[in-house]
Amino acid sequence: MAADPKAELERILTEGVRQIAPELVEFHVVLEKPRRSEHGDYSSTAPLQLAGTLGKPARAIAEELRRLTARSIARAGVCEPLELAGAGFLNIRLKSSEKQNVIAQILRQGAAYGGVHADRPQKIMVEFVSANPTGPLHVGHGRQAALGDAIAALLEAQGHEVTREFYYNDAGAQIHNLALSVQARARGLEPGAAGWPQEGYNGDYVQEIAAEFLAQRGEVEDLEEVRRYAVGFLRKEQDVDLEKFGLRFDVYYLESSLYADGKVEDTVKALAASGKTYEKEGALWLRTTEYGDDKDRVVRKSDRSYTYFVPDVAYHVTKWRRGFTKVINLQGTDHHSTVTRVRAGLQALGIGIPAGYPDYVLHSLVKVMRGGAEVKISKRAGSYVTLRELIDWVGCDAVRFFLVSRRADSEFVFDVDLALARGEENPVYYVQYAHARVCSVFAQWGGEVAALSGARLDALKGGKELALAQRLAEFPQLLLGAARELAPHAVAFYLRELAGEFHRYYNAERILVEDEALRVARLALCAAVRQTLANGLALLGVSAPEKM
RNA sequence: GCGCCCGUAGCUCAGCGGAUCAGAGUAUUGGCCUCCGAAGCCAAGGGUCGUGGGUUCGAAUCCCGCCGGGCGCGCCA
Repeated sequence: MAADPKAELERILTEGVRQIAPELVEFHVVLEKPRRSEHGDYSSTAPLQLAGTLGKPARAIAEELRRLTARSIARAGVCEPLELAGAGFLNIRLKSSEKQNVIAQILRQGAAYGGVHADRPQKIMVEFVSANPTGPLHVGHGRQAALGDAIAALLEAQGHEVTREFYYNDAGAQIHNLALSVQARARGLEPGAAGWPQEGYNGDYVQEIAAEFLAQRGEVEDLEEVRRYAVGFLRKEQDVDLEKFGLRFDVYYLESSLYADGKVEDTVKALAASGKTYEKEGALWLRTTEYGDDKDRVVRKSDRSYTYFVPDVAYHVTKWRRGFTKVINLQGTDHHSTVTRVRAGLQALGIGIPAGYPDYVLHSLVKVMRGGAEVKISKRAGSYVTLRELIDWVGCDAVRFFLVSRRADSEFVFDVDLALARGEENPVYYVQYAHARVCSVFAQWGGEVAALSGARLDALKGGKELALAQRLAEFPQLLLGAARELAPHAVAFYLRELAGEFHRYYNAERILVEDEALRVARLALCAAVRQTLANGLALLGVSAPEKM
């Protein structure tokens, strides 16, 4: 059996095209998966694509291609003879044995099924969440957490070495405002009162921090002490949330360390030395417009302090110097203007960093609906749904699956009432239920599941079970695409489809039948379904329960 | 005004390196448990894929204009 029948068939067909038209060296046949099963497991539109350039009818090309490849196809032994259809489609039906083999392969590979060993593993960093320690994590952070963790997992499954990193902006003006806010609260002021800081944080959590601070006998007039306490408090809070979300970072990187280590200073010097800067109105500017930016950017303000852009560049230099050849940053679309800027800064340094470095995944902000009205998300206003609340309401699995089940750049509406009132409608239950159902069948059966990996499978001949096996076979390709596109939502959609395919099969056929050969074969199929579901859910950070 | 992103079924959204691409879930309606979990399954209705052009044998998919929405456009982060 071929390791990958699809790739084998594509190779054979491409070779066939080469015989028809030797001049088309760039042409590669790519098989597609037809929507309708009558059209086979794979199909090729190569004849239609070639009809124009070759000046021949598509059907004639298809006929010729079929004739030329017939022998190779037969020798490969993975599919039935090619079928001609429609205007010039070539439809391919895999042999049952080929589909059955997938099951054995899955059971052999277990948790590793779907992934690959990269020929050239890359050292990749995914930076995400990176919330300022100025307040609790909200649903927007949740979306980023779910997306980032899943993307990291997808890349790991492709054999790469992935580091999950969290960057704390703990050195800027926001932190200062937080300290002032806590101090004001500690002095008994309310938001909006005379003496309340102009850019202060109004959330209730500020009051909590102030109360704790006073209880610890903190010195209210020592702003630096207040600052340290508040930041420590909120970082601890965020850690609790992240743990509750089942998320672990490998590295927590502090912006303040960039100042302490002199890296910010070094970056400014390097930028100045690059010849890409100039003085204007008392400030130092970088010609980012030379790298596609709308306007040049200030590096050093007229008050001699630096804009946030500088530590940002310094930070990304460390990513490069730490050996990350590929870096993926997750950010809200509200920060998309930083993309060009950061890249421009890195290019201006001229230290060999590639032009597209780093990659970005931008996600839209999450809109939270509750009671038919939108809940505004705003740290400043202090009125927003926190990640912790959401997890408490609908559970970690549902939050994870839900937040990752849509394209990052599509606006996301999280209907809290729906999630609250009718949790079982959540798609995650549908997928988890399929997994639990298989477990239940095994419990009923009472046999040794591990022994199924050597089971004979030729009894699996039904259309539904072969379709199910074929669906399982798609998993590795699906993961490849999802990793390439940095699009974990594809995994969520796949899992729903797989679960649906299984539920339909389960409803139509009995697993634990009298006939032993058929029973064991079907159990093996179920085991493969369970394994694939579990592997996919694991990538999304969602549990695969045995009972629900 | 400029830049980026997005307009697909009542609602929430997939599909967007063109063809076998008009889809899923949900909601509505009607069926299925003496049978391995009904948190499931089956069936029906519902969209000229925002709009007008262009490229192509063929466009939801690629290009341009327009309309509508989101986000940016600071010596804030």
